[in-house]
Amino acid sequence: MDNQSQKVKVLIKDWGTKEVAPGTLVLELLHQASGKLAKETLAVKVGNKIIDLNTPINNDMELKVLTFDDAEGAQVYRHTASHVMAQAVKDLYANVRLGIGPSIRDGFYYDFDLTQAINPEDLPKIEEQMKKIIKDDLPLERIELGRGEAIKLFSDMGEKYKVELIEDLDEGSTISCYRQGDFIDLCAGPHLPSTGRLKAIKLLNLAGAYWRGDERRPMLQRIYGTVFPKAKLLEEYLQQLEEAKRRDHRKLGRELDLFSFHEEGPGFPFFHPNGIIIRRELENFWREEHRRAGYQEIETPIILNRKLWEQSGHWDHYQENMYFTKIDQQDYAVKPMNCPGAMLVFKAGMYSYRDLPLRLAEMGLVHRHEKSGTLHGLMRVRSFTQDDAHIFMLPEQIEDEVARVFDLVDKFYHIFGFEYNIELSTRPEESMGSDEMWEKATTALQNVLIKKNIPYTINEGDGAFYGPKIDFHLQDSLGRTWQCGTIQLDFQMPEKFDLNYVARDG
RNA sequence: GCUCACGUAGCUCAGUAGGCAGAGCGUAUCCUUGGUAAGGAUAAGGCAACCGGUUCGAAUCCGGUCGUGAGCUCCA
Repeated sequence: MDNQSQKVKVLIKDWGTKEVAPGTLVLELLHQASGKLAKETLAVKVGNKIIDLNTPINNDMELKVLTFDDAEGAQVYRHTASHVMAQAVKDLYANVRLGIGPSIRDGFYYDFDLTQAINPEDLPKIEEQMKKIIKDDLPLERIELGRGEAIKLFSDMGEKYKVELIEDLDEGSTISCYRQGDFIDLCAGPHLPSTGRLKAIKLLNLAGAYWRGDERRPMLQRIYGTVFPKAKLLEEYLQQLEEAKRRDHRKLGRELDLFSFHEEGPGFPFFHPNGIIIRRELENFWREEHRRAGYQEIETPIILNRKLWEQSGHWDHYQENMYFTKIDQQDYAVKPMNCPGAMLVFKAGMYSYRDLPLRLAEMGLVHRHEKSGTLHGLMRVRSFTQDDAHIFMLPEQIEDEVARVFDLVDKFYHIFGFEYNIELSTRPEESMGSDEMWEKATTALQNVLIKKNIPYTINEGDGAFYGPKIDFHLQDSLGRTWQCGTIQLDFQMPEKFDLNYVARDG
């Protein structure tokens, strides 16, 4: 009877119930349940929390096992690999300070601050050291500390970035660390029970990365890698990468003689006869779809007077990205956006509320000075023809129109088989207009997404200087994402350009 | 812009104790062959991205400029 009351009952989802003595570790429980289960499980999920396998069980609970096939399981697996890599780097180099080392889609990375530069030839060496650590099968131990203790621990180690991270956490919060061998790292966890669980590792490439992604802060050295529980899976993944390289549009563009780039114009694509054939077909399709969706086509000039750009706000807020020229002693700018031109088109006419919404579409050639390091084939250029449209509408038409634009964008991407995800970009630091306008515009966009039941993430502070936007991020063949289409809501341009229509009440 | 790597014929690349610049594919001409990126022969094509330095001598070492590639919070 006493025996009974000492046991705790654990329901393992999709497996059954197991009773064990209190204090039993999750891993032991799994062993008792099934060897296979113990071997494949990387962590378990209790409610919404994922916990380590070497957490003691003290109460009755329900848990779900996570294996490599679960996204969350793979994350745990790869996060542990990042710790092992950090340990290896610390073993091999002096004066290493750690940044962050999360798991990412298909792998992991870790950022290091060290005086010596890591070269591509060093990666195999680091890999070897990782394999040693894996072979040692070091257990990962979770240690919980108070905030003050944690700050002391990491400042004693000279880990200034970790200290900064801890300082950003709440005053009273408990800080967790993970230790394997003599390596200790600040980490929320969870982790694999021991390093020996890692199998097929591969360090892929290295790159610079600003601390916290902020170009005003120091640049750290980032190593990317991946890991799989089976060599075969790693092989497949590497093959897939090779396969994707063959589909790289830059390679296809050259081989099919579609377009080229030249030193004489970095970021300015040259389209060849074959490329133009494709382009014209796309344009024909574009025209047909836009006509059907109620758009009228316009075309506005590429070079316009400085006054226009001052009026639109580009002069103050977008100048760094613009190109300039002089005509007859006067300043002109090459357009980076089509909006001001479209405003002038609207202004040239006289419209009644009955004419709204007025949908003006344009294939506008724009030029923008993008940072040299961001250029990439046709995906990131300094001049491109934008499939652009400006819709002039009544306040009560906003949500319907935005939804229509959304559907049109989706239609195009869907036809060409693009996967995308949606971000809602909010007010940036460098911007104009009142809080109230921004609030109103952001809410309107958000409402459309909610009504259409579209999953999205918020990209704080990444809106245009004149308004918030819904961004479509497309995936390329290599799984990288690029912001392409955007739907922007702008209450300011019409005001700045003094655009009017005749309302119902005259 | 910043970090690291790279920059050799149209394309893919080889060429390290610094000593006269190479291959495959492609191109041109010719031959062979009735078949869907066929075979053979010959040829053209590079001021080694550019500028400067070290050296008797540099593609090869050093510096600068330009360009290309990977990446620059998928959060401890």
